[in-house]
Order: sequence, then C-alpha cells, then structure tokens
Amino acid sequence: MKLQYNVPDISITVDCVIFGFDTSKLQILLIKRASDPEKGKWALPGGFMEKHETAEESAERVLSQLTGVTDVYMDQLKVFAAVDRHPIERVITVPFYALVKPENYRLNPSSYASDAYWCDIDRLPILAFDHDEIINAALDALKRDVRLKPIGFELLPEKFTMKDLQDFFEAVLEEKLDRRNFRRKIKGAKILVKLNEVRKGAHKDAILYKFDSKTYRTISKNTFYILF
Amino acid sequence: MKLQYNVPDISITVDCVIFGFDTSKLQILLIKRASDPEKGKWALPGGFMEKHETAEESAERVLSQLTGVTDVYMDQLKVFAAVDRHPIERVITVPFYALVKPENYRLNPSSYASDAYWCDIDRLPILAFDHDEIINAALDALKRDVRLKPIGFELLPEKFTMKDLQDFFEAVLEEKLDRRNFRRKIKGAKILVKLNEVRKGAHKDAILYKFDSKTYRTISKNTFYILF
DNA sequence: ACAAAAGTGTTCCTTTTACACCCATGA
DNA sequence: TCATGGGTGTAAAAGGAACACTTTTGT
Repeated sequence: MKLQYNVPDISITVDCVIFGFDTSKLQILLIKRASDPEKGKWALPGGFMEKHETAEESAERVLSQLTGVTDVYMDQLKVFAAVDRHPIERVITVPFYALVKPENYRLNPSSYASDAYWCDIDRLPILAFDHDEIINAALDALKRDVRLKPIGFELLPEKFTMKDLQDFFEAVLEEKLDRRNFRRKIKGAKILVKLNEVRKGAHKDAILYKFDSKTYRTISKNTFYILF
Repeated sequence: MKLQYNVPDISITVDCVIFGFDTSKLQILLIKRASDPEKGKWALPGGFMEKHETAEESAERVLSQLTGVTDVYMDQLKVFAAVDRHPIERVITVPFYALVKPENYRLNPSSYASDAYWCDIDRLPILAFDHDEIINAALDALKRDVRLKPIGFELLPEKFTMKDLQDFFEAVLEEKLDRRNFRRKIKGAKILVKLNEVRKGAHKDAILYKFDSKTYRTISKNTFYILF
C-alpha cells in the first residue's frame, strides 16, 4: 500500500493549565521559558506531542516531569490553532486543564524551564504566545465543570472544612455563596464523610470532612449531577 | 534565530459531523471514501489541515466543498489522538460538528469521496477509522448544547411549526417532552415570532413561526441561557 | 466582655411537572 | 361523524433564594 500523505508541516504541542488551590486562592503553575522563542517569558508548561503518545499521555508526561504527580484529574480543551500563534513554526496546541492537590507535589523545573511557580490567577504576568487565552478557556471550563462534577475534591487536601470547600467554589465561580444554602446542598449531595476531628483555629473549632469516594464513582457515571 | 524543532511526524486532519434534520429524523452527512486507506468505506467528511488555515477554516473548507454551504453553526470537539486510530500514518484529528439547514445545501461529492448521503443517526453503517466514536462525541455535545443555546433554529427551515421544533428537541434529546410545557417554555424564551401564516396539513392548520434573530444575539452573549 | 468564625431552619417565591378538554380539518 | 393532530390553563410539588441568631474560642 502506498503512502499518500505529504510530509506534514504543522507541529503539535500540548499545554497544561495546572490548577492548584491554596487557602482561598486559585492558582496556576507557570514556568519560565529557558529557550527561544519567548525565552525568559512566563508560560504554561507544555511540550511537543511524541509520535507514540496520545494527547493525554503527552499532557501527563509534561505534568509528571514538572510536579512528579501522576493520576490527576485532567480534561482536554479546544485546540488553539491560530496561524500566527507561534512566531516561527506553525504549531497547534492541544490544551488541558489539570487539578493538583498542593499536598502531593514538589516542583521540579526541567531543562526547558528555568523556573516555575504557582501564580494566583488574579496576578498573572504577561505570558508567552496565546497562553493568556488558553488560561481563560481553562477558567471557563472549570467554572462549567465545577457545577457538574465534584472536582473540588481534586484540589482540596484530604481533610477539609466546610469553609475550605465553600472558599474553593467561591474562588472558581468568582461569586459569594450563602453559607447555609451551601452547606445544605453539599450535605444533600451526600459526597462528604464527617470526621471525628476538628481543626483548631483562631475561634470556634471547625469540623473536618473528607470526600466519600464511593459516591464519587456513582456520580461520575451519571452525567446529570448538578450541584448549584 | 535558529529553528529548533524536529520535522514533525504527526499529521493533522479535521473531520466534520454535519447534522441535518428532516421531518423528525436527525441525520448525518456521510461520504464514501474514494481512496485508501479504508477505500469504499463510509466515513465523515474531512481532510488534512493546511498550513495557512486555522482548524475552523479547514472545517469550513471541507463543509463548503461538499455542500456549498458557508456560514453555518460549527463547534469544535475534543481531539481524537489514539496512536493507532489510522492504519498507516500517525494522524490526529480535530473534529467539528456543524448544523446545516436542508433548504440550503446541494450535495457535491468531490475527488476524495465517491459518494455522499444523509444518513439517519439510528441507521449508521460501519464507518472508517474511529468515526463512530467521533459521531458519539458529537451527539453528546449536541445534547448538551441544545439545552443551552437556541441551535435548533440552525437546523430547521426558516418557517416551522411548534411541532417541528418539538420534534427536533425530541430527536436530539432522545426523550419525549410534554407538549404544553414545551410550548410554554419556548414562548417564555421569546425567541420566536408568530407569523400570519399556517401550514395546511392532514388536519387542523398549524401556525408557522420563525426565529427572532434579534433575541438570538442577546442570548448568545449570555452564557447561562437554559431552555430545559 | 467582645470580636470573629462556626454552626443551624424556616419562609417565600420561582420553576417544574403532571394532567384533560375543545377545536378545526380531511377523509 | 370520526379520527387525527393543533391549541390552551391550572394545581401540586420541588427546588432555589433570602434571611438572623446562638455557640465557641482567643484576646
């Protein structure tokens, strides 16, 4: 059988919008580019897709090289393919967003990154390429998904208070929620297990909860889970 | 500045799930492949992305070559990138779904397609590559979007009855809707203009409506438009 | 004793659902 | 005249939004 295709002249990358959450702030992991083009600029972690990898595998590789984390929640976004989005080559990118628990990672900038840090989403620097647009798309997707799937638990530590959880939702949705209504809905969803532990704070103790992973599996199968 | 990229070894295509709607049946436009691989099999219309095109432009080109139609509703789906999805080359595809009004098209199979036809979604033949999976993804996306955006009007003819519209929703959602509740919600959404025309049928005349495109623009900007 | 966060129920209103009859037309 | 599809309203239930006070602890 004859090969009938031209040599392709478009490169493919993956870029990862890696979300973390730290005491009421949503954060994104940025790297400083170690080489041209856009050397020295802040950018999303990413890399070329290898011939033997699926898009997901590429994204997992990028993520695990940088954080050592595997097996996290990931979702693919729409491709970015503007003709001039890269100054030299024609490159289209398959973006992903990933949710990483702070407790699990240890940053490990590699050859292509001279530095890496967690950046609050309300303090983003100027970014390389069209990475600002990719982040906006990821934030939109996160806002959509957080109402449909219990992904908050992918970002919070194992044990958390109701306030922690509410802070997360408020940070993602960028709106205030009523405390009593919030707690009632979460309890109604039956996705939490109340622990016999409290967190000591400056004031009244707060009850700690963990996520009920049995329920999660049920929920993941039903598409029509709506929290708010 | 030095070019630092390897010659890419992954090809990129677009594939189009083109939906039509004909008297209560949702349909998809299929082509018969005129060349290897998978020569003679039914497949989605598609083609290689050109270096000077965005993904959307590629998809529009494929669509307009086949149907002569331009300026239709299109939405990008997640990339399909399984390593072995194509038997010869490494090819990833960016799938789109498009909505085409029957009144607007005239099929025009071109060189890569020896035949083309509108296939009822409940009578799909065996398809080339992973095109069955792409169609499933498109159907899922359509089900999601039909509740959020007034895309029904992209598929119906200019003038239609309430029953036509309800048939469309029922075909997409694969569920029966209550007639009175349906009509109330549609009227509440204020997206229809009642015409001074009726359609003569076997029985009582049915009032014709058209879509209010002024309202459409308003709706498109607000993300949280929910019909059902 | 007071400041600050945790915890808890009820009422009202809006939205959704379920449901039945008359009308116009063609055969 | 009857069979078929077109057209309309209401009542009950569920879900969402708004709202205030008491408890605990540290200072």
